[in-house]
Amino acid sequence: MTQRERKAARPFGLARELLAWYDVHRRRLPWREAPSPYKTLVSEFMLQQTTVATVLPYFERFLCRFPTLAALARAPESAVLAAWSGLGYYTRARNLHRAAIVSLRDHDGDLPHEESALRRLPGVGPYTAAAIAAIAFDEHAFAVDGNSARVIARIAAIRNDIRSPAVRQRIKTRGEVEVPTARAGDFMQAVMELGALVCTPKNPSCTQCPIRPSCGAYRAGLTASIPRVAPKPARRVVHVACVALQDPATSKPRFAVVRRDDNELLGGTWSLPEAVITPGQSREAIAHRAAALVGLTADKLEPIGVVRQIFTHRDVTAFVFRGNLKANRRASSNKLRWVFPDQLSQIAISSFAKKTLRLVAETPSTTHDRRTNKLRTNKQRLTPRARIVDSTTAPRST
DNA sequence: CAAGCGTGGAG
DNA sequence: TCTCCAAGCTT
Repeated sequence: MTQRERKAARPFGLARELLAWYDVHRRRLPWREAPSPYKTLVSEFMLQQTTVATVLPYFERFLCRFPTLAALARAPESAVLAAWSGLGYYTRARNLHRAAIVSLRDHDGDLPHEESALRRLPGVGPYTAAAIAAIAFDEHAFAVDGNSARVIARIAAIRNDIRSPAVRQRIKTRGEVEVPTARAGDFMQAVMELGALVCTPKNPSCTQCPIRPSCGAYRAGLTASIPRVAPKPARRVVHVACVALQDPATSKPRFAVVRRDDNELLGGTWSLPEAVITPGQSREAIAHRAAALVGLTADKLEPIGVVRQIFTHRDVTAFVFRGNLKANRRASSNKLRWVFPDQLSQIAISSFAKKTLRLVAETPSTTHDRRTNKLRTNKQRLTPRARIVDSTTAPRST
């Protein structure tokens, strides 16, 4: 270690500057107002791989719906998933619910204070355990997330791939050196806040940075190339057919939705029955198969549009069909239920499924419209973000 | 340990 | 439209 590096690594130097900066520049966020361990728990789960702006409305609603750890533990899982609808990564919701139950049972209705004990809760990994320990209980812990990792990587001029486990560990060790004995939680939030507001991935505002004198990347002129991130694998393209089966027995249209398995994509949420389209098979045949897979039969299917959804590792195009359920073939189980489009807020439903169901609800039926003997072009105004395009005409005509 | 797991905003 | 990626965890 050179003299200069030793000076940069000296404890308390970074913390003092960061805390002073944080006291002035911290954002007012709902989990920072009248903070509590429970608010920290919920916010940390929601913030996993999710931006603050996205979380805000979910956090407020969630705390109204489940005001305490005990209230959350008492609630049925389906209610927790419903409150999570649209937020993504749905195992987080189930794990949060389980973590509340376990805490109530094994920790006397409280959260454990220590990083190692927190780590054993479902859905609590290395980051969340350290974050809760520090933020909720002022324990001496350093949480490595995207922000804090970037800050430390620049401070210490670490040039290796920031996402590799070995580098994450090195960053954690390096960060722990800087944790002050007082205000450990504020320090942790200060590091992440700096990463979010100043030490950003692109075009960091080094002139505004309170710890610029300690930054190895800045000294070396490497803030643009540190941290280095390895390229991620390409998304796979998938085409599916999904089918909206209308119950002919009800005057108001309602449709069959199925519950996806916990361990698959969008696990625990409800969506239209679907099946993957393989080369050489017609979309309509696949749509019939999607119905058959859940024990239902359509008497006739019509294409009503296309929904595209980009996931982290998958690019899904869904061809949506609609038809009437064939008489005498109505089934029901804990994996299948019938919903009216206006009831969707009460069940767990992904953004993807919501798009398909909105398409179904907003597309007029052809059965009453036989005279124009052609397929309706779905050009009506839909929510822009829905990215719903017609299956038979050029896309993006809105 | 690599791969699977959502969504939306910014550029 | 496309890329990047955001307070990661699990298997």
